[in-house]
Amino acid sequence: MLQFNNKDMNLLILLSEIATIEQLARNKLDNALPKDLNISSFSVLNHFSGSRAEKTPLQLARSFHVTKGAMTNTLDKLEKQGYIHVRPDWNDARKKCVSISQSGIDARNNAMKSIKPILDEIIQKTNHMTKKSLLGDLRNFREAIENDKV
Amino acid sequence: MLQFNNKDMNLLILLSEIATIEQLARNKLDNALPKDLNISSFSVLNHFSGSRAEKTPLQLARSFHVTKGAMTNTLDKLEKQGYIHVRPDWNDARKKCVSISQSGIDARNNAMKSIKPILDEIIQKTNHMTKKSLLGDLRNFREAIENDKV
DNA sequence: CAAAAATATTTTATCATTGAAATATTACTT
DNA sequence: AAGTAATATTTCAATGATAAAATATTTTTG
Repeated sequence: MLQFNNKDMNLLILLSEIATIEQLARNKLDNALPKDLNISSFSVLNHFSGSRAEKTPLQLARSFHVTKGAMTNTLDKLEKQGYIHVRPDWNDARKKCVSISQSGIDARNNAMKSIKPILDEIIQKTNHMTKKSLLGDLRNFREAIENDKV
Repeated sequence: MLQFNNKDMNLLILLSEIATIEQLARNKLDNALPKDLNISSFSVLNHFSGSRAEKTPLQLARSFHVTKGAMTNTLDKLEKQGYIHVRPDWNDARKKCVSISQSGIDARNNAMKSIKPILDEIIQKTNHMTKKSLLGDLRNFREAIENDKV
């Protein structure tokens, strides 16, 4: 009768579990972050805390798998807040170069402080799990999904 | 210098991996689904394919971890489409009882057919993974996050 | 070299979600 | 029984994302 096998159903369950976690984590972090930083903005700032190298808006949009329009929006806000520097690419007038400012670094560190209790609570509650293998599995999983046109 | 430890950073990376997968999967499925069904509507229909027992809007909102307003919106659309039945709870006039209709079941099965190629592609590409342990780990992880007030 | 295609960013309309307020009903308290 | 608190749903404004079109620039190509 049912034309769908167990593997399909289990995959849907897995995806819905992932969606649920994403929703819960997003809401928790969003509420804990300073009012002037939503998760999207924080993620961009945090991205630059790993490597301060300049990136174009398109590179950032692809890193975060959001549309170019969404990234324009996020970067506009961050620039108005003074948290990033945006300059033209002198070699290619179509492009811009984005980097983090000192006050962006400060804002990121401050935001990290405000979400630390949430992170630590999750860490404490999942201490028994081998999170290393979970991360590896999820990375493989993501790669299986994101294959096509980047 | 940095007041944040490795565990915090690794958890942020894990959460961002989950957010990325959610975004990719959502977009893929959204594009593959029939135009009259978005993921939220499909998820509700799919929920009833497991158990056709009636649920209240609030129960559904909690199952999917969305706000009551969002569920009102989704159920309104599904009802206008004829995919669900909504009736008052005769014992408690505050409540409603929601169940799936035959055409809802048909719509759900049809939607499943349209996303099956995507599911099968992911399954094929992740065949080597022990998805069973991944699902278990994710469930534990979700429970660690969703603890408080439901 | 001129025309066409590709690339990068912004703009626009639409949509689903959130949080909070509004409304209605039921349960509790004294 | 009356008044208060709790519960269930809906409404509303604001927000952030998407897809597609518009604009501008650079690269390819014939």
